[in-house]
Amino acid sequence: MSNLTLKDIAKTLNLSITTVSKALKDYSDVSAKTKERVKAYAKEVNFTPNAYAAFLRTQESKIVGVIIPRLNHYFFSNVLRGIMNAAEEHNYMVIVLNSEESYELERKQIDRLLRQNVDGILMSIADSTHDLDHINKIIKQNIPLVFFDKYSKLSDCSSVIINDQKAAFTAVEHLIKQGKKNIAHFRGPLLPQNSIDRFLGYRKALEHYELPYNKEWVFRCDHISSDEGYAYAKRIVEHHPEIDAIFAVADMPAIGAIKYLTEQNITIPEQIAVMGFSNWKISNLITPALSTVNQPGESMGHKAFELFYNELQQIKKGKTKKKEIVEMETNLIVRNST
Amino acid sequence: MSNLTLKDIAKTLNLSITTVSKALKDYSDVSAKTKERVKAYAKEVNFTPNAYAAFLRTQESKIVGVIIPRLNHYFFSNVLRGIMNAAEEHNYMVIVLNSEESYELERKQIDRLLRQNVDGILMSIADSTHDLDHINKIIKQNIPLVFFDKYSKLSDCSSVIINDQKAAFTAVEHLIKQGKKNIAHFRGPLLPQNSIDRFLGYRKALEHYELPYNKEWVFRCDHISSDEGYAYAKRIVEHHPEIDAIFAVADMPAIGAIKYLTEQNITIPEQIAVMGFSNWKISNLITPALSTVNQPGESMGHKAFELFYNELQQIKKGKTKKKEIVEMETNLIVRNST
DNA sequence: GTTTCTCTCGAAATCGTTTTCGTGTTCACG
DNA sequence: CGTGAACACGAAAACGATTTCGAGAGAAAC
Repeated sequence: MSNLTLKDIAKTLNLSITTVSKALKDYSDVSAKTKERVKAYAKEVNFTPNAYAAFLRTQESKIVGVIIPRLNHYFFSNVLRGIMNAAEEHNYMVIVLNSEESYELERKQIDRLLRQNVDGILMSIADSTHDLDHINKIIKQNIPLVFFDKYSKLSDCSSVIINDQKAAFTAVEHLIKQGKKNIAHFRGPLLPQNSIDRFLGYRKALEHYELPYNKEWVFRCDHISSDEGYAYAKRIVEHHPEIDAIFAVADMPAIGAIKYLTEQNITIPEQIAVMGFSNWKISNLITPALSTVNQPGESMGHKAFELFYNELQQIKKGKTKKKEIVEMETNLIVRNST
Repeated sequence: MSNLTLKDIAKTLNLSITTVSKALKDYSDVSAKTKERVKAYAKEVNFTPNAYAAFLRTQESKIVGVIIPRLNHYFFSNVLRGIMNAAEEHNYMVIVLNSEESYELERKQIDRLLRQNVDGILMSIADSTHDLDHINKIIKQNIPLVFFDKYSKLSDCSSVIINDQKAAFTAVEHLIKQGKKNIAHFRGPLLPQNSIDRFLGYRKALEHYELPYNKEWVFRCDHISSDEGYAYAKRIVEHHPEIDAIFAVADMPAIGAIKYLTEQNITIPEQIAVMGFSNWKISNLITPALSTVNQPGESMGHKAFELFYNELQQIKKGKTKKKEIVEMETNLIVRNST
């Protein structure tokens, strides 16, 4: 039936609740014999302590909250998998919430997690987040907060990130080495750090190789969607015949561009080369396969959980938490689109 | 700082804990004036009751567990979104677990959810699940269980499903109406009901239109992956030149097939038409765009939560739960691959 | 024989909320 | 003036685990 309690076990074994509890937790003031007896019986009836009652005393929920901007993005679901695997290793549960890239929703989700007394929060900041009151609320309550992928330079938190600027530089460099001269950029929204950094990497590469930078060759993808990529590719073909390569902030816009170019029988990469970012599964399935930058989503998630866990241990020991920023390695994946 | 408690509020308002609690819950034996006073103050200090303490009395965790076979599948992440939206409407939290299509993991995840005292479980059965002891364990504990997408005919639970057989029939029928005569099928694994039903729909369509059925034209995709589709397309081209259409159990194998066929310069759909199933986002981004069957993931998730919630209300009233099977509408999406 | 340890074990308080069952006050009515 | 209901509020017992503090029994030391 329903779960047994310490009281039930104590009654059948003719012991006190205290002794049973202590036996299961290997307290030193319980005899070896009693420990054996209790543990054997507990295993027999498959006893598991009530998590809620335990929380009331220990104030540890053994739950972490995760806030993800978009659930159905391949990269984020990989991160999530990494988090879940790490959580399982430490006997933690994961509550997942979706901000849909919305600032209001993000605030709301954080409130819900705090209400649930999670032991920590792992999150990737929404594109539209423009102030940090809700973030600071977490920090003030002294519960560990770890950013992954999209972080804020303004708050003092551990983060698992990639070097977007460097990765973008390498990607554009690769286009240049293929002989491309006039490289357009599909940039992301204005606020997110990674969108800014990828744009900066693009500019630095142009600068470094003394290629022209043209404001009109930069197109903003606010929703990082394939539709935007499709529309901008059309605009490029119709109004900017000089452009011979596109570096996109993410795979989706790049794929949209490829779709349009293919429909127009424009050869890729000969006439226009296309480079994405993130290495979605889909990018290897289209024709031509998309060159892109690989981000190790699963290990980022795993690492993010580890950072949280370590920080929690520090806090329990009364030490001040020290922030830690982990930069994961990315690698260029060259396929047929460049 | 940390969250306030009823006790804190009672002290500052010179009331008892009881009265504060009752005022917040609109009990009739608290005067209107007091209610106002309590509610105003509670809002001012942003009081939220401790979920764990509440659970201890009410035995309601306000959490549902969701077990999904694969997190990074587009369809499932849509379902998840639907579940989360519905959960939010009823002030519920969602714990998401991943079975990775593994029977052992599925058992483990269920144990963890039961230990966490979730109010209900929503799940899609893993492909490799071959017995139902763990499922029956949930039912015995009398906590609501709802299946979505992949369900078991053997257990007496509410489910949100589609009519796979009918949908598959319609898809194959469409191929036939395009003039295709020798239609191959990429079927899914042996156990899952939906894989069986789609296969049966395929056979029924052939039968109905008096077309040949050939065992050798059925290829089993155990991992429902693009790689399998790629390999089978190759085998078809090399050994079965008579085949002029493929109906795949899911979009992924179909996309793999398209990739191979495109590489071989085989025209789609003229030489070989390809039909998928599920309507992944990606299916509209490849060239040629994939014809497929659309499953309304988000509303399936929403509905699944509603079924759980209704069942819970029934149980609270002491009524026996009645199972309910909801069949969602699918629709054929015709694109350029057929 | 008395004192002092060491070993085991339990009683009881605690976490914060919910809910049952009283208790005291006020007012209306006979 | 006494009785009853109607109204507002509180005391206290749960829920189940954790943990502090002691208490009893036996052994060792003087």
